[in-house]
Amino acid sequence: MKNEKEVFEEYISKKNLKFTSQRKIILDTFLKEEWHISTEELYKKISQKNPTIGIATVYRTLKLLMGCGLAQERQFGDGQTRYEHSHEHIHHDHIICRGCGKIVEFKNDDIEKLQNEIAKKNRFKVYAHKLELYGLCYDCIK
Amino acid sequence: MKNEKEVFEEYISKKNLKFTSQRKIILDTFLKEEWHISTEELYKKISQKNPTIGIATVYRTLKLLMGCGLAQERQFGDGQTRYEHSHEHIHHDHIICRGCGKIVEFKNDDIEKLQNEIAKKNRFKVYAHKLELYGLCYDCIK
DNA sequence: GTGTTTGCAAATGCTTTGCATCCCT
DNA sequence: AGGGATGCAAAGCATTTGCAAACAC
Repeated sequence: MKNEKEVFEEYISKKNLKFTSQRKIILDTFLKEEWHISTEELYKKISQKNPTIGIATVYRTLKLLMGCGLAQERQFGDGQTRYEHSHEHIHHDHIICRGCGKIVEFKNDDIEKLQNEIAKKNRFKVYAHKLELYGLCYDCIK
Repeated sequence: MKNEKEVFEEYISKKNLKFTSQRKIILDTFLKEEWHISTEELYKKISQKNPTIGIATVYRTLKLLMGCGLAQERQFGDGQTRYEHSHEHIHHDHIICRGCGKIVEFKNDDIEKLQNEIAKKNRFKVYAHKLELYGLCYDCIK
């Protein structure tokens, strides 16, 4: 299976785009992140080592990463779009605590099977999904 | 079971807020809507009959409606927050076509049961959820 | 009467875009 | 060489906020 960099390079060349040093740095930094990251946060991390890269480039590159399936958008209701990388990663969903904002990840194969059935029933071909549970964690109930 | 207006009035008085004519109009217009509506769209509908109501009031009132559980936020990735009313309505989820933007609603009890199990396992009390499937509808695959 | 709400406009915050310059290929 | 990419600043949106006047209770 192709690794993330290869996936990106293939996508880039197929679209006659260019594999610039900025895109490489953004991809690398993004892949190091093991958690949902906002554009702003990613930009700050990148700035520490590469202060010349502009946030517009980060925005633009994240769009590309979504285009080739390496990144997925999430919105948890704080007004910022967050991204997580999806290639070769086990897909997971989220439980979000409305009390303290804690986010727990989970995965459930049965739900995914049911989703595919539903898609078939509605004559859709489904490529991605988003499942979020909102509530209160044990600590916040107390 | 209390109707929507009663739920809202109770919430309003419990918080020592006021049941103004604007809030009544916004609630009524919102409840008439049988589909996810954005603040902008709701504002436009309201403006037709009540041109003096400002969009800020619509924003503020929708926040209140969320607070008492009458409205639920959804984001389908078009940069606008959309709302649907939830009281006494059967909860449903969405399949979204990335081709034409079509949104189909569905409901599946088995998935909801699984969600509750997951919540319990993670020691969460879940009050709401959001499930969205993204893909292509039959027409767009062709 | 008094504290809340409203409409307006200005402000905010995230994201996108125009443009001259720069850099892959 | 040449078309895409970059950084910057400006522009664009959706949403929020400050404030004086208006209103509900």
